[in-house]
Order: sequence, then structure tokens, then C-alpha cells
Amino acid sequence: MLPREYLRENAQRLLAEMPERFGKAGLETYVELDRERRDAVTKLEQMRRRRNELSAIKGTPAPEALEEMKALKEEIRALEERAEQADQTLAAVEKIVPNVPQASVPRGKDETANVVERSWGAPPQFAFPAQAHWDLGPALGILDFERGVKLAGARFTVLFGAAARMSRALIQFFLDVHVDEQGYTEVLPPFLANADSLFGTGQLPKFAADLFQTTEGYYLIPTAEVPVTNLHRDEILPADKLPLLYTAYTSCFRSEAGAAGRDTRGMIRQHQFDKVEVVMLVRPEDSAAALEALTAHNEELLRRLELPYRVVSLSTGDLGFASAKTYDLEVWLPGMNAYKEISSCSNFEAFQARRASIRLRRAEGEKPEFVHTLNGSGLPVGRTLVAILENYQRADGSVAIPKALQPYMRGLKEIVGSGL
RNA sequence: GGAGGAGUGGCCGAGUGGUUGAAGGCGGCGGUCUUGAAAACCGCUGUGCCGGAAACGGUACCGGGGGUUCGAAUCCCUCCUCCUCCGCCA
Repeated sequence: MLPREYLRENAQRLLAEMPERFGKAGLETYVELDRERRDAVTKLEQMRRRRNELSAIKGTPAPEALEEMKALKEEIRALEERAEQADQTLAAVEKIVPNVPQASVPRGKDETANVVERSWGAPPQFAFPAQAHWDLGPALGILDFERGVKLAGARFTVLFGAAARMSRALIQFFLDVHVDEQGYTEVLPPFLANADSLFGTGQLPKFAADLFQTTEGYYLIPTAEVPVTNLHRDEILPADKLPLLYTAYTSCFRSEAGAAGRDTRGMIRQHQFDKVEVVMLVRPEDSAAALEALTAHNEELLRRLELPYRVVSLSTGDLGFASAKTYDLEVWLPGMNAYKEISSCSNFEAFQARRASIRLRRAEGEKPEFVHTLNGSGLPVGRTLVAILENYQRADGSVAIPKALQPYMRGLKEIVGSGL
């Protein structure tokens, strides 16, 4: 969310400058409606003041005072209704207005305006036709798409043997680097969350269709970002507790509504996948540097696994709803002959903190202010597994295991089939 | 899931329809005193919103929401959370 006083001043400018981002939020009538609400509130409070004066008299009020109070009651009720209605309309708009991109974010209508910041490693040159993981995996007996469909449905996959073990190894490897080397605190949160939590990070109300919901009203988390960021919802943190760095492994659940036909083959886009996430809560003045650090932390994982990747700065047309600036890490996938998103590292500034009311107090007696939140994938297990299978494949259909991962796979150096 | 109990300010804890943002205490901040500190004493000590350049003024908030009333922390309904006991269970 953006502050009301900010929208009051900037609604028209945002609409004019970035129609690709702010065009559909209903900002056109915002300023006018805000004026209406404040007029109503001012009148309302004058009447309540009068009522309070009258009811401050001890004992049973005089008949004429009683008359006035009865009249006031009706007027107050009418004004309350007017103010409430205006407030609700404003609030509904505020909940779906996206965050304001930082000045350094490339301007453009969609992902074609994204800017490649840097690349690392070179795509492997194969002396044989490279296979996609949806051919490699089943041939090795470690990925089973048909049985995933049988057990649950489309966009579910069953992993066997080396693939299952490698998933477990990747989770361990990612967490170890974050915790032992990069200073994060490990968290194991609930995989279901309530509506307040999903509102706090920005998935609700606008993206309800992307979530799985239980009959009891819980939501399956689409990312660990939700429970971990909300850890400090409705809290005021002392400044010396910041920055807070968290990392968490969770399963993630996404309905992928609106993704029909996209990435239907293989396990690139699943309803359920495992992911290690990193989350930071920092002082506002530190968030720009924190985004660079967080991005570098996740790049480090790809470097250790020796997977070629590039870093892309998302344009205003591609930037996520809550983000002020995002770097996507894209890993090279030989099977697609393209770079594919594997991590999204974002600075949300105060956008989520405002929704979730996460504040800091710099010193005793000072006003609380909103923290800045950031997060990034570090990394998703499924897509990393896919990247390893495709980049480390050999002519005979076997797959080498990255050196960094071998200690996590009891020294295993290659995958030749599901039987270990 | 069943039965019972409880939710008040940073914390403890009064308050059962009328000057209650809310007694009292603790903690915190400022001051007096002191060479310094402690003790003692005095004062201050929440958040949102509206108005205001500001000082400040107003208004709302006693777990959340709704209702009764001229007036609600106090009465009614509902939801949530916590505690105790029973049941079930990894």
C-alpha cells in the first residue's frame, strides 16, 4: 500500500507517467473522493464534539439537551455512513494500487523492456543433441510425470531415487550457505496462512485466483515470503534489532490460474514445488544496498553449482505488484535453449510493511516508522534440479552431479538411473 | 470435537451505562536534590484519523466485527485468541 497523503498528491502524476502500471487501479476519481471523505469527517467530528459536551453533564440531562442529542444522533449517523462509504471506496483502491518503481527501474510496457545487468558462465557446448529434462528424467527413471497426473493432476510430478535425493540435498545446501556463511536465521514456518498474512505481503485481495484455499478458510502459501515476512506483522521493532535476515525452506502452492498453456511440459511450472527463500527486514536507508547483497547471496548458489545465469532488471511493465525494484536471476536451460527465471529478488520498500504494519522505533519516545522488506528465491528446488539435469547431461543420457552438491549426495558423482 | 474460564495502555492491575485515554503500581523519559550515583520528591510517558506552517486543537480506539441507548470499557449477538479438564491424534 501507498500512504493516503502520497496518493492525494501523486495519483494524477502516476497515472500519466506509468499508465502500463497504474492504469487499472481506479485512481482517476481518487483525489475527488478523498476530498469528499475529509469534508464529511470534519463535519462529523464537530457534531460528535457537541454530543460529548452535552453528555458530559452529570446525571439525567435536561429535556432540551435530550432533544438536541436525539437530533444529533440522526445527523451523526448519516455523516458516519457518508464518511464510511467514501473510506471504503478509497481503501479498496489503495489495496490494488501497485508499488511505485524506483527511478533506476527501466521504463517499458512489458518484459521486452527488461535490461540485462550482467551474465556469469557460458552455456555449455554439447557434441550431441541436448535433451530437455522431460526426456532425460523419465529415461533415467527419476522423474514421473504420468504418475503425478494420476495421483493429483496436471502440473504435479513424482520424483524417484536420485532426483528425490538431490532435491533434499539442494534444500540442505542452500540453507547451509545462507545460515553458515551469509548470516541468515533459519525459520520453518507453517505452510498454510490466514488472509491477513496474504494481505500483508500483497497476494490478497488482487491475486486470490492464484492461491489454493482450504474449506476452513486457510490459504496454502505460494512462497515462504508470506509466513516469514508476516512474522513481525503488527510489531514495532527496536532499531538495533535490524537488519533481520531470515531464510526458510517451504513447499509452495500455486493454482497457476491464467498460466494455461505456458510451460506445460516438464516441471518448470508446478502446482506444488519446494523452495528456499531469503527475507530481509531493514532500515529504510539500507534497503537499496540490501537488494544488491541479497541478489549476490542467491547468485552465489548458482556459481557454486556452476550453472550459467544472467541478472535482469525488470521494467515497469514487468515488475511485480508489490515491488519497487526487482532483479530476476535467469539460469540457462539447454532444453529450452534460453535463459529461464530461477530467482526473483525484490525490494518492496515500505509497501508490504505498511500493509502488514511492521515498524521500527529508532529511539525511546520517537515515532515508529515502517521498515523496508526484501526477499528473493534462494533457490527453488525444482527449477534448480531441471537446470542441473540439462546442463550436466552427457551423451549417454547420464548426468554428472555438481561438485558442490556431491558432499550432500554421500559422494555420488553421477546419476545413471533411479537405483542408487 | 465436548465442558468451563479469561482477554483493559510497554508490563501488572482497577473499573458493570454518564466530564474514563481510562484509578493504582512497575518500567521508561525529563527535572529537583547530590562531588557523582542511589534513594526521595515533582512532571511527562499509546496509536490512527481530521484541521493547522507549527504550537496545538478535535475525534476515534479497553481482543475483532455488529447491535441496544440521548450516552457503552461497562448491556446484547457473533467471531478470534489464550488457559484448565475430557476426547482424538503424528
